Amino acid sequence: MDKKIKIICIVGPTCSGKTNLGIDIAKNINGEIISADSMQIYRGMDISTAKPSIEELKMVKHHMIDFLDIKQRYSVSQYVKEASIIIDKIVKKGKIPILVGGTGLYIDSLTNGINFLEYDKKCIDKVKYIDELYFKYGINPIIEELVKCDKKVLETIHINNHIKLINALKKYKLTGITFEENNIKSLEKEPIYNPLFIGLNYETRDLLYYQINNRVDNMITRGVIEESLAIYNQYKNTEFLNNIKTIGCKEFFPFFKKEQCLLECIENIKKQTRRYSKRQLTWYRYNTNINWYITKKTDLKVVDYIKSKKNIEQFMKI
RNA sequence: GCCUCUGUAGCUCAGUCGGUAGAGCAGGGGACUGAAAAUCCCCGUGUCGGCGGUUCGAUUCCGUCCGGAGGCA
Repeated sequence: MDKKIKIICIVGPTCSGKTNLGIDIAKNINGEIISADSMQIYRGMDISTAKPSIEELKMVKHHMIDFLDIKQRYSVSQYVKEASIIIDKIVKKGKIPILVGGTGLYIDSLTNGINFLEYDKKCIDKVKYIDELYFKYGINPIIEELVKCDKKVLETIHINNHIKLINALKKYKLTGITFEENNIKSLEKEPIYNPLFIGLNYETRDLLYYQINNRVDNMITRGVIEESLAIYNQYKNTEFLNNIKTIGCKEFFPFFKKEQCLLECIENIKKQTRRYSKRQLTWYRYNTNINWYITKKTDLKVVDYIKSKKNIEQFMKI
Protein backbone atom coordinates (compact mmCIF):
# COMPACT_ATOMS: atom_id res chain seq x y z
CA MET A 1 0.00 0.00 0.00
CA ASP A 2 2.81 2.34 0.79
CA LYS A 3 4.83 3.08 -2.26
CA LYS A 4 6.16 6.23 -0.75
CA ILE A 5 9.86 6.79 -0.52
CA LYS A 6 11.18 6.14 2.96
CA ILE A 7 13.30 8.92 4.23
CA ILE A 8 14.92 9.43 7.60
CA CYS A 9 14.84 12.98 8.97
CA ILE A 10 17.08 14.02 11.80
CA VAL A 11 15.92 17.23 13.42
CA GLY A 12 16.58 19.20 16.58
CA PRO A 13 17.88 22.54 17.74
CA THR A 14 21.35 23.67 16.89
CA CYS A 15 24.07 21.91 18.88
CA SER A 16 22.00 18.82 19.59
CA GLY A 17 24.22 16.37 17.72
CA LYS A 18 22.36 15.97 14.44
CA THR A 19 25.48 15.84 12.31
CA ASN A 20 27.09 13.02 14.30
CA LEU A 21 23.96 10.96 14.52
CA GLY A 22 23.29 11.39 10.82
CA ILE A 23 26.72 10.11 9.92
CA ASP A 24 26.45 7.18 12.33
CA ILE A 25 23.14 6.13 10.89
CA ALA A 26 24.26 6.61 7.31
CA LYS A 27 27.28 4.39 7.85
CA ASN A 28 25.17 1.67 9.41
CA ILE A 29 22.32 1.51 6.96
CA ASN A 30 24.10 2.46 3.76
CA GLY A 31 22.68 5.93 3.49
CA GLU A 32 23.55 9.28 2.05
CA ILE A 33 22.96 12.58 3.76
CA ILE A 34 20.98 15.46 2.36
CA SER A 35 21.61 18.55 4.43
CA ALA A 36 18.54 20.62 5.24
CA ASP A 37 20.26 23.75 6.34
CA SER A 38 19.74 27.14 4.78
CA MET A 39 23.21 28.35 5.68
CA GLN A 40 25.44 25.33 5.17
CA ILE A 41 24.61 25.60 1.48
CA TYR A 42 27.05 28.49 1.22
CA ARG A 43 30.75 28.20 0.61
CA GLY A 44 33.14 29.98 2.91
CA MET A 45 31.28 29.80 6.20
CA ASP A 46 32.49 26.45 7.46
CA ILE A 47 33.05 27.17 11.13
CA SER A 48 30.15 29.55 11.72
CA THR A 49 27.60 27.20 10.18
CA ALA A 50 29.15 24.17 11.92
CA LYS A 51 29.50 22.18 8.75
CA PRO A 52 30.66 18.58 9.02
CA SER A 53 34.45 18.30 8.97
CA ILE A 54 36.41 17.16 5.92
CA GLU A 55 36.87 13.76 7.57
CA GLU A 56 33.16 13.46 8.21
CA LEU A 57 32.35 14.45 4.65
CA LYS A 58 34.64 11.66 3.48
CA MET A 59 32.90 9.06 5.63
CA VAL A 60 29.46 9.57 4.10
CA LYS A 61 28.30 11.21 0.92
CA HIS A 62 26.72 14.60 1.70
CA HIS A 63 24.47 16.66 -0.54
CA MET A 64 23.10 20.19 -0.53
CA ILE A 65 26.09 21.49 1.31
CA ASP A 66 28.84 23.93 0.40
CA PHE A 67 27.73 24.48 -3.17
CA LEU A 68 26.58 28.09 -3.42
CA ASP A 69 28.37 31.41 -3.53
CA ILE A 70 27.43 33.91 -0.83
CA LYS A 71 26.33 36.29 -3.57
CA GLN A 72 23.61 33.90 -4.64
CA ARG A 73 20.19 33.93 -3.11
CA TYR A 74 18.41 30.72 -2.37
CA SER A 75 14.88 29.73 -1.44
CA VAL A 76 12.73 26.90 -0.14
CA SER A 77 11.31 26.23 -3.55
CA GLN A 78 14.76 25.70 -4.99
CA TYR A 79 15.67 23.51 -2.07
CA VAL A 80 12.65 21.26 -2.47
CA LYS A 81 13.22 20.96 -6.18
CA GLU A 82 16.91 20.13 -5.96
CA ALA A 83 16.71 17.93 -2.89
CA SER A 84 13.93 15.89 -4.51
CA ILE A 85 16.11 15.15 -7.51
CA ILE A 86 18.98 14.08 -5.26
CA ILE A 87 16.75 11.86 -3.14
CA ASP A 88 15.47 10.19 -6.27
CA LYS A 89 19.00 9.41 -7.37
CA ILE A 90 19.97 8.04 -3.96
CA VAL A 91 16.97 5.73 -3.92
CA LYS A 92 17.72 4.50 -7.42
CA LYS A 93 21.19 3.55 -6.21
CA GLY A 94 19.51 1.40 -3.56
CA LYS A 95 20.64 3.65 -0.75
CA ILE A 96 18.70 5.34 2.03
CA PRO A 97 18.22 9.12 1.98
CA ILE A 98 18.82 10.78 5.34
CA LEU A 99 17.75 14.38 5.76
CA VAL A 100 19.77 16.16 8.42
CA GLY A 101 19.31 19.76 9.34
CA GLY A 102 17.96 22.59 11.38
CA THR A 103 15.90 24.46 8.84
CA GLY A 104 12.38 23.34 9.69
CA LEU A 105 10.84 25.08 6.70
CA TYR A 106 13.00 23.15 4.27
CA ILE A 107 12.32 19.80 5.90
CA ASP A 108 8.59 20.30 6.22
CA SER A 109 8.16 21.70 2.74
CA LEU A 110 9.92 18.67 1.35
CA THR A 111 8.21 16.02 3.43
CA ASN A 112 4.76 17.58 3.10
CA GLY A 113 5.22 17.64 -0.63
CA ILE A 114 4.61 21.33 -1.01
CA ASN A 115 4.37 22.14 -4.66
CA PHE A 116 5.56 25.62 -5.47
CA LEU A 117 4.01 27.06 -8.59
CA GLU A 118 6.46 27.82 -11.34
CA TYR A 119 6.87 31.49 -12.13
CA ASP A 120 7.50 32.75 -15.56
CA LYS A 121 10.96 34.29 -15.35
CA LYS A 122 9.89 37.14 -17.59
CA CYS A 123 7.34 38.10 -14.96
CA ILE A 124 9.88 38.65 -12.24
CA ASP A 125 10.67 42.08 -13.67
CA LYS A 126 7.02 42.99 -13.34
CA VAL A 127 7.32 42.63 -9.63
CA LYS A 128 10.41 44.73 -9.07
CA TYR A 129 8.34 47.87 -8.70
CA ILE A 130 7.06 46.51 -5.38
CA ASP A 131 10.48 46.75 -3.76
CA GLU A 132 10.90 50.26 -5.11
CA LEU A 133 7.50 51.22 -3.84
CA TYR A 134 8.37 49.98 -0.39
CA PHE A 135 11.77 51.64 -0.44
CA LYS A 136 10.23 54.99 -1.35
CA TYR A 137 6.96 55.06 0.52
CA GLY A 138 7.06 52.31 3.11
CA ILE A 139 4.49 49.67 3.79
CA ASN A 140 1.31 51.67 3.21
CA PRO A 141 1.15 51.42 -0.60
CA ILE A 142 1.83 47.69 -0.30
CA ILE A 143 -1.09 47.32 2.06
CA GLU A 144 -3.29 49.41 -0.21
CA GLU A 145 -2.56 47.09 -3.12
CA LEU A 146 -3.18 44.03 -1.00
CA VAL A 147 -6.54 45.42 0.09
CA LYS A 148 -7.47 45.49 -3.57
CA CYS A 149 -6.28 42.05 -4.59
CA ASP A 150 -5.84 39.85 -1.51
CA LYS A 151 -7.58 41.33 1.46
CA LYS A 152 -7.61 38.08 3.36
CA VAL A 153 -3.86 37.83 3.64
CA LEU A 154 -3.89 40.91 5.85
CA GLU A 155 -5.67 38.86 8.48
CA THR A 156 -2.98 36.20 8.36
CA ILE A 157 0.17 38.28 8.23
CA HIS A 158 0.80 40.87 10.90
CA ILE A 159 1.02 44.41 9.65
CA ASN A 160 4.54 44.83 11.03
CA ASN A 161 5.84 41.85 9.12
CA HIS A 162 6.84 43.81 6.05
CA ILE A 163 8.88 41.08 4.43
CA LYS A 164 5.95 38.71 4.37
CA LEU A 165 3.51 41.35 3.18
CA ILE A 166 5.79 42.31 0.32
CA ASN A 167 6.21 38.68 -0.62
CA ALA A 168 2.48 38.12 -0.48
CA LEU A 169 1.89 40.95 -2.92
CA LYS A 170 4.61 39.70 -5.24
CA LYS A 171 3.11 36.27 -5.10
CA TYR A 172 -0.26 37.56 -6.12
CA LYS A 173 1.22 39.53 -8.98
CA LEU A 174 3.15 36.51 -10.20
CA THR A 175 0.45 33.87 -9.88
CA GLY A 176 -2.76 35.85 -10.06
CA ILE A 177 -4.21 33.95 -7.14
CA THR A 178 -4.37 34.83 -3.46
CA PHE A 179 -2.01 33.71 -0.77
CA GLU A 180 -4.53 31.29 0.62
CA GLU A 181 -5.38 29.86 -2.78
CA ASN A 182 -1.69 29.41 -3.40
CA ASN A 183 -1.32 27.48 -0.18
CA ILE A 184 -4.23 25.20 -0.98
CA LYS A 185 -2.94 24.58 -4.46
CA SER A 186 0.53 23.79 -3.19
CA LEU A 187 -0.85 20.87 -1.21
CA GLU A 188 -2.92 19.30 -3.97
CA LYS A 189 -0.44 16.57 -4.79
CA GLU A 190 0.04 13.65 -2.41
CA PRO A 191 3.41 13.75 -0.68
CA ILE A 192 5.77 11.20 -2.20
CA TYR A 193 7.82 10.68 0.95
CA ASN A 194 7.26 8.64 4.06
CA PRO A 195 9.43 10.31 6.66
CA LEU A 196 10.73 8.90 9.92
CA PHE A 197 11.48 11.83 12.19
CA ILE A 198 14.18 11.53 14.79
CA GLY A 199 14.45 14.54 17.08
CA LEU A 200 17.38 15.27 19.33
CA ASN A 201 17.25 17.55 22.31
CA TYR A 202 18.51 18.08 25.84
CA GLU A 203 16.51 17.54 28.97
CA THR A 204 16.70 21.17 30.08
CA ARG A 205 16.98 24.48 28.35
CA ASP A 206 19.92 25.30 30.58
CA LEU A 207 21.84 22.34 29.23
CA LEU A 208 21.09 23.30 25.65
CA TYR A 209 22.28 26.83 26.33
CA TYR A 210 25.39 25.55 28.07
CA GLN A 211 26.20 23.56 24.95
CA ILE A 212 25.54 26.54 22.72
CA ASN A 213 27.79 28.82 24.75
CA ASN A 214 30.51 26.21 24.67
CA ARG A 215 30.24 25.73 20.97
CA VAL A 216 30.57 29.44 20.33
CA ASP A 217 33.72 29.61 22.46
CA ASN A 218 34.99 26.63 20.55
CA MET A 219 34.33 28.32 17.23
CA ILE A 220 36.46 31.24 18.32
CA THR A 221 39.45 29.01 18.97
CA ARG A 222 38.87 27.26 15.67
CA GLY A 223 39.05 30.56 13.84
CA VAL A 224 35.59 31.96 13.06
CA ILE A 225 36.87 35.46 13.49
CA GLU A 226 39.39 34.98 10.69
CA GLU A 227 36.79 33.20 8.58
CA SER A 228 34.31 36.05 9.06
CA LEU A 229 36.94 38.70 8.43
CA ALA A 230 37.77 37.12 5.10
CA ILE A 231 34.10 37.31 4.12
CA TYR A 232 33.80 40.84 5.47
CA ASN A 233 36.80 42.02 3.49
CA GLN A 234 35.51 40.42 0.34
CA TYR A 235 32.06 41.98 0.51
CA LYS A 236 32.38 45.03 2.72
CA ASN A 237 31.60 47.59 0.07
CA THR A 238 28.95 45.58 -1.68
CA GLU A 239 25.26 44.97 -1.31
CA PHE A 240 25.98 41.32 -0.58
CA LEU A 241 27.16 42.01 2.93
CA ASN A 242 23.55 42.55 3.97
CA ASN A 243 22.62 39.18 2.50
CA ILE A 244 24.71 37.40 5.09
CA LYS A 245 22.34 36.14 7.73
CA THR A 246 24.57 33.57 9.35
CA ILE A 247 24.72 33.77 13.11
CA GLY A 248 28.34 33.64 14.11
CA CYS A 249 29.48 35.58 11.08
CA LYS A 250 27.39 38.74 10.77
CA GLU A 251 27.78 39.55 14.47
CA PHE A 252 31.48 40.21 13.94
CA PHE A 253 30.88 42.96 11.39
CA PRO A 254 30.44 45.68 14.04
CA PHE A 255 33.78 44.61 15.48
CA PHE A 256 35.45 44.86 12.09
CA LYS A 257 33.90 48.30 11.69
CA LYS A 258 35.31 49.19 15.09
CA GLU A 259 31.82 49.85 16.41
CA GLN A 260 31.77 47.14 19.01
CA CYS A 261 34.31 45.30 21.10
CA LEU A 262 35.03 41.66 20.47
CA LEU A 263 33.59 40.41 23.71
CA GLU A 264 30.26 42.09 23.01
CA CYS A 265 30.12 40.44 19.59
CA ILE A 266 30.82 37.03 21.05
CA GLU A 267 28.15 37.43 23.69
CA ASN A 268 25.78 38.54 20.98
CA ILE A 269 26.48 35.41 18.95
CA LYS A 270 25.66 33.28 21.96
CA LYS A 271 22.45 35.15 22.55
CA GLN A 272 21.36 34.99 18.91
CA THR A 273 22.11 31.29 18.80
CA ARG A 274 20.08 30.70 21.95
CA ARG A 275 17.15 32.54 20.43
CA TYR A 276 17.52 30.67 17.19
CA SER A 277 17.41 27.34 19.00
CA LYS A 278 14.25 28.45 20.74
CA ARG A 279 12.61 29.27 17.43
CA GLN A 280 13.65 25.90 16.08
CA LEU A 281 12.02 24.17 19.04
CA THR A 282 8.82 26.14 18.46
CA TRP A 283 8.86 25.00 14.87
CA TYR A 284 9.29 21.31 15.74
CA ARG A 285 6.80 21.30 18.60
CA TYR A 286 3.73 21.05 16.42
CA ASN A 287 5.13 18.06 14.55
CA THR A 288 3.78 15.16 16.59
CA ASN A 289 5.48 12.60 14.36
CA ILE A 290 8.90 13.33 15.75
CA ASN A 291 10.43 10.58 17.88
CA TRP A 292 12.29 12.60 20.44
CA TYR A 293 15.46 11.47 22.13
CA ILE A 294 16.04 13.63 25.12
CA THR A 295 19.29 13.46 27.00
CA LYS A 296 20.74 14.74 30.22
CA LYS A 297 24.20 14.21 28.97
CA THR A 298 26.19 16.41 26.73
CA ASP A 299 27.08 13.59 24.39
CA LEU A 300 24.03 12.31 22.58
CA LYS A 301 25.80 10.00 20.24
CA VAL A 302 25.98 6.58 21.81
CA VAL A 303 22.81 5.93 23.76
CA ASP A 304 20.51 7.71 21.41
CA TYR A 305 21.97 6.15 18.37
CA ILE A 306 21.17 2.71 19.76
CA LYS A 307 17.60 3.73 20.43
CA SER A 308 17.09 5.32 17.08
CA LYS A 309 18.72 2.37 15.35
CA LYS A 310 15.98 0.03 16.57
CA ASN A 311 13.45 2.53 15.41
CA ILE A 312 15.08 2.75 12.03
CA GLU A 313 15.27 -1.01 11.58
CA GLN A 314 11.57 -1.28 12.27
CA PHE A 315 10.84 1.55 9.92
CA MET A 316 12.80 0.01 7.08
CA LYS A 317 10.93 -3.30 7.37
CA ILE A 318 7.48 -1.80 6.91
C1' G B 1 35.22 53.00 65.38
C1' C B 2 32.67 57.35 63.19
C1' C B 3 30.32 59.75 58.87
C1' U B 4 27.92 59.60 54.01
C1' C B 5 25.60 56.93 50.20
C1' U B 6 23.16 52.36 49.00
C1' G B 7 19.93 47.58 49.26
C1' U B 8 13.15 47.24 44.57
C1' A B 9 12.10 41.40 38.94
C1' G B 10 17.52 36.72 37.00
C1' C B 11 20.70 41.62 35.82
C1' U B 12 20.96 47.23 35.51
C1' C B 13 17.96 50.68 37.57
C1' A B 14 13.15 54.00 37.83
C1' G B 15 9.27 55.11 41.23
C1' U B 16 5.59 55.76 45.10
C1' C B 17 5.26 64.08 48.52
C1' G B 18 2.48 57.06 52.96
C1' G B 19 -2.83 53.79 49.67
C1' U B 20 1.60 46.86 48.42
C1' A B 21 5.28 49.01 42.00
C1' G B 22 7.50 49.58 36.21
C1' A B 23 11.28 50.26 32.29
C1' G B 24 15.47 48.26 29.53
C1' C B 25 18.16 43.84 29.08
C1' A B 26 18.10 38.62 29.98
C1' G B 27 14.37 34.97 29.77
C1' G B 28 9.54 32.49 28.33
C1' G B 29 5.44 31.46 24.74
C1' G B 30 3.68 31.75 19.74
C1' A B 31 3.32 32.43 14.20
C1' C B 32 5.58 30.80 9.83
C1' U B 33 4.41 28.28 2.01
C1' G B 34 9.30 31.45 -3.02
C1' A B 35 14.93 35.74 2.24
C1' A B 36 13.58 30.92 7.32
C1' A B 37 20.42 31.06 11.16
C1' A B 38 15.30 35.40 8.05
C1' U B 39 10.90 38.05 9.61
C1' C B 40 7.05 39.10 12.99
C1' C B 41 3.55 38.90 17.44
C1' C B 42 2.49 38.23 22.78
C1' C B 43 4.24 37.81 28.07
C1' G B 44 6.55 41.69 34.13
C1' U B 45 3.74 39.34 41.79
C1' G B 46 8.46 40.76 43.07
C1' U B 47 9.12 38.50 51.21
C1' C B 48 10.44 46.68 47.42
C1' G B 49 17.31 43.46 52.63
C1' G B 50 15.46 41.48 58.07
C1' C B 51 12.97 42.86 62.52
C1' G B 52 10.44 46.49 65.26
C1' G B 53 7.93 51.55 65.82
C1' U B 54 4.51 55.59 64.21
C1' U B 55 -0.08 55.20 61.26
C1' C B 56 -6.63 53.13 59.56
C1' G B 57 -2.62 51.74 56.17
C1' A B 58 4.73 51.48 55.47
C1' U B 59 8.33 49.48 49.96
C1' U B 60 8.00 54.91 51.11
C1' C B 61 8.73 58.13 57.53
C1' C B 62 11.57 56.72 62.25
C1' G B 63 14.69 53.15 65.01
C1' U B 64 17.70 49.00 64.89
C1' C B 65 20.24 44.92 62.80
C1' C B 66 22.48 42.58 58.39
C1' G B 67 24.74 43.13 53.30
C1' G B 68 27.46 46.48 49.64
C1' A B 69 30.25 51.12 48.15
C1' G B 70 32.96 55.42 49.49
C1' G B 71 35.15 58.95 52.98
C1' C B 72 37.50 60.22 57.80
C1' A B 73 40.41 58.36 61.68
